[in-house]
Amino acid sequence: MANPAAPNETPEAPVPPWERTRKVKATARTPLSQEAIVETALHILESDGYDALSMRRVAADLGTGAASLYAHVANKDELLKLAIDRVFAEAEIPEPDPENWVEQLRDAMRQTRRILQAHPGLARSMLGRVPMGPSGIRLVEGFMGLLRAGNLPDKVAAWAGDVISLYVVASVFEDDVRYSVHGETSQEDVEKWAGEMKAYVKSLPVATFPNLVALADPMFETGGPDGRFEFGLDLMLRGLASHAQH
Amino acid sequence: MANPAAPNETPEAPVPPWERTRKVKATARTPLSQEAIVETALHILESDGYDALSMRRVAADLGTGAASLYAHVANKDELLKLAIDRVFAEAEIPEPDPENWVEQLRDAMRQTRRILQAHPGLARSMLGRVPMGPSGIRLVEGFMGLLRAGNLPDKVAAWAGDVISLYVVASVFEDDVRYSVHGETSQEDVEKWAGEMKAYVKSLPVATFPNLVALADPMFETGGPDGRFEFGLDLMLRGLASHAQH
DNA sequence: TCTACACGCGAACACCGTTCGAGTCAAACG
DNA sequence: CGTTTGACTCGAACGGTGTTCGCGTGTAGA
Repeated sequence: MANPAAPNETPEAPVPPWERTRKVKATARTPLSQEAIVETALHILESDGYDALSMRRVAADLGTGAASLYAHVANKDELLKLAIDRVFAEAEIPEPDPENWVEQLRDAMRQTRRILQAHPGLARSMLGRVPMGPSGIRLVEGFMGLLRAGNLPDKVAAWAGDVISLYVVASVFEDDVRYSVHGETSQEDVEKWAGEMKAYVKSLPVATFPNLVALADPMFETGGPDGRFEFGLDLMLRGLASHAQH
Repeated sequence: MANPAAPNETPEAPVPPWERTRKVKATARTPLSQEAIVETALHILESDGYDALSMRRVAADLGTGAASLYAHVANKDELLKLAIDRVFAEAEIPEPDPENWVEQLRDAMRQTRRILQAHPGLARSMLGRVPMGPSGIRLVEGFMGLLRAGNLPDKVAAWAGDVISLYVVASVFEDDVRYSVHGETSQEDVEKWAGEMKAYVKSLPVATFPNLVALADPMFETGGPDGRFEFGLDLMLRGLASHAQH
């Protein structure tokens, strides 16, 4: 079982730089590696949510102690950064089509949302941090490509990517927190909660809250799990389109 | 800010013996109340940020133990809710003017942003929670009034309030996190950080990141502390205006 | 003056992220 | 084929967190 692939006779020649860094890690039977740690963290996020993710929990799932993780990961923050970049590797941004850039951008944002939703809680650690890992930067490059296909002023294109991404992340964040706070809610629970809220708002004194009472029905129409997100996204894309140079 | 409670630094001399025997004095001072607790929490947020806010710290600043707070406040979450509602009491939404509703809405959102910024960290606990306290609901009523003045479809008005608020809160949240992570940054530090990022992006291989390299300059143009926020807000308001009925 | 009860609050519980340092074990060297 | 070496492991501990328990005290009402 002692790695048979190792060249045992060659004196010094084959020592490529990328092998050099891995050389030490290859020695151990690798019960622990950065990749395994990130994978475990993602699995915990997926199954038990953000609050369940602790260094101790990750270590326990790997059958070790928390201290062992720190040999492969600087701290929890870095672990989260790695996890974020890990999931963004799945993103696929199409070649920009100038005829269709708005819909392409819409789909790209939907895709980003779905990726984040698959691991609720990741959005929580994304806000305020620029995703600068290899996958993150590739994704941003993709966004910028789509935006540049829209014949927008440079500043509009550059800032729009930032601002729309913020909306997407915040949207997932909000949903995740709502789920966490309100228990393991299915779409059915959401409808029920919305019903209660609507009843409360309708019970408000009309004299002091005329507009809330008037809009109670549409306000608590859930519009399905994506309705509100799509509406906000559309709002920004409409605004963006109005910047397109004739 | 007339805070009746003394900070834990004990600026006052120790209680003299003749005062100590007068037990009447002790009752008159009402050392603990929900209002005082919320006030203290806001003061901590304002001066030391979100991470400094703990139940023990609030209690210490009030010269007592953490357990005592739970007689007036259910838990930290409720304390934060109360604090949010407390600051929103300052908000003043004007009478809707159908000629000018977009600018009124813009100002209302700017005002909301300024209020949240005054207590960085509050935004962090707002996401995912509907502000249903007396002040919060008054604010939402104000938003809805402005939106209804815009002659928008009911559903658009109702959802837009939600979605634009989300953007405002997320925007403050993001700034706050960036400040926290990156140290006590002044606007000058922000410019410096942006400069470093720009240099990095410009150093990327043009072949694989053509759009990032092309947009590096506008992307890291900070546009002052409000530039990006105003841009995103404008994006949503433009989109909203496009929904106005003929 | 005496009693009853609400409330202050020290101590404790179960967590958290992170650090320290002794122990281990495979690889490299002589 | 020892011996040394040093990266990796991980129990224990540190200083924090939110929250609960229950004793004791001080104040209000009788």
